[in-house]
Amino acid sequence: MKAEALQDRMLSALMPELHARLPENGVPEKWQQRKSAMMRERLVSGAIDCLVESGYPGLTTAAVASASEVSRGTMHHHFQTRMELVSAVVDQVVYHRMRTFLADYFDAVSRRTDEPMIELACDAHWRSVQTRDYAAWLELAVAARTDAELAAIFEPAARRYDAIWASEMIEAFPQWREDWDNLKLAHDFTSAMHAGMLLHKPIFDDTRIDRLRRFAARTMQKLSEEPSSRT
Amino acid sequence: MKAEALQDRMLSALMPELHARLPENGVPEKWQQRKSAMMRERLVSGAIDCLVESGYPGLTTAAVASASEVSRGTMHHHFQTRMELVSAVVDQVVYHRMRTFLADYFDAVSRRTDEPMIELACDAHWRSVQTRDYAAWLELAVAARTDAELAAIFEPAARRYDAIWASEMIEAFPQWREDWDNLKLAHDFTSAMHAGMLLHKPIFDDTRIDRLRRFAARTMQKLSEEPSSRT
DNA sequence: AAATAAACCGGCTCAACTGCCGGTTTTTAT
DNA sequence: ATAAAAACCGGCAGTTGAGCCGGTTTATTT
Repeated sequence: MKAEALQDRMLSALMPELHARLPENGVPEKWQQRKSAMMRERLVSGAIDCLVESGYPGLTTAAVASASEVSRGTMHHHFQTRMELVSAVVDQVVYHRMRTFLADYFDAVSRRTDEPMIELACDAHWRSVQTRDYAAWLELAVAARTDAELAAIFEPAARRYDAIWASEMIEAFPQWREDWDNLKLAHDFTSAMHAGMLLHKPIFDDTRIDRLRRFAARTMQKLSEEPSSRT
Repeated sequence: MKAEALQDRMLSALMPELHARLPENGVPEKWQQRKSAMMRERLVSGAIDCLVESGYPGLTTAAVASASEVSRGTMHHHFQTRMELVSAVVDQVVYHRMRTFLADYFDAVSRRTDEPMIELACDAHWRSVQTRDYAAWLELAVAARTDAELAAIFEPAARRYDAIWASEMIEAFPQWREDWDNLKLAHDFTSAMHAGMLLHKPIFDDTRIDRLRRFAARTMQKLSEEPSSRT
């Protein structure tokens, strides 16, 4: 399967409505609709800025309006309540996280075919974890632990993200085809490991982080060579 | 070295003032001083409850007073500003996290000498990550990412916690004595891995978490057998 | 071109939070 | 016993956030 087709399939399975009305695909019907969509996007982007800059408690209506350079009235017109905005932010963050990771990974694969694919995947994942989108994801994930209303929005989206990986990643990593369980384990391992590393980054210095990263990648390399040990 | 002495040394190095005035050690001078200390402890405990229950943004003066069943005036008498309380919470969380982990680990070691020590340590660490104190630690760590004032309090404490481990853990794991670098790597690995697993716990089901936990423990077991490979 | 609808704007109310204060009660010192 | 100090209490002002509203401007329909 072509990489582009796979990306498209995964993204549209993840967020059908969001994926459908993308600038490249969505037909630009009337101007008011385009204008409205642009403004919503602008507000969501401003909201993600607030999230990354000031955390979930800093995602206030006033701050978002200011960051987006939009009046509070306009903002209220597009998102009646703060939670509506948060919901749009969750969708955007989840969607964009997968989109950028896939693009980055397939780009790396297409350019460097000498390195083992597992190494490329680990590197790409570690890069993806250091993006603005993942910072926003982390804020949402932690806030959702103690905010039931947010959890009701975030967790289904996060589970969908996870489910898409579980069902589709065999396409992206064909060499693991005989080792289905280990591939899933590797994915879970890398997700957890890199998330934990990001959390410890302000405490650990770069040398330690780098050593950990290499150790994690090496561990995954070994796992891929192992003959499907039932664990 | 005896386990009790090691624990005492690590805890007093971590938080000298807090460790000194513990109920078992601190001389109960005058009643007002004891009363004051008890009230402070009660308020800090209530604050940690708020933190675990409602996250860092839920750690408000009103909520803490209510959770501690104390009037707001009394609270203000002991902690003039919210940040003073937060500072006490950070100290308590950092101190208590190490205290409970050490107690749990040495208790496990003293009772079951048949299992490999590395297994016991991994299990104890995974348990420690699921405590109320670690939940509070996680909230603080994430909030500190976007709150400079909190970071100025939390990060030095977290670094001190980390430094104590780096300098003292060889006493707790004598069998790694020849493998200093790998022991440090193992500690960093387990910290990051379990933190990431906790973050993913609301998304991953118990089976996956358990598989990851076993894989991580097995990886550490192998690392301890490996002849100090420079990484 | 008139009417309808949708995008935009800033001011308003209500609630919550922080920090402060005057005053009361309990403990300690002399 | 009496004065000083420390623990306790609830109410106040100032600030900030969420949500709502009337009104203006811009696009669309007929």
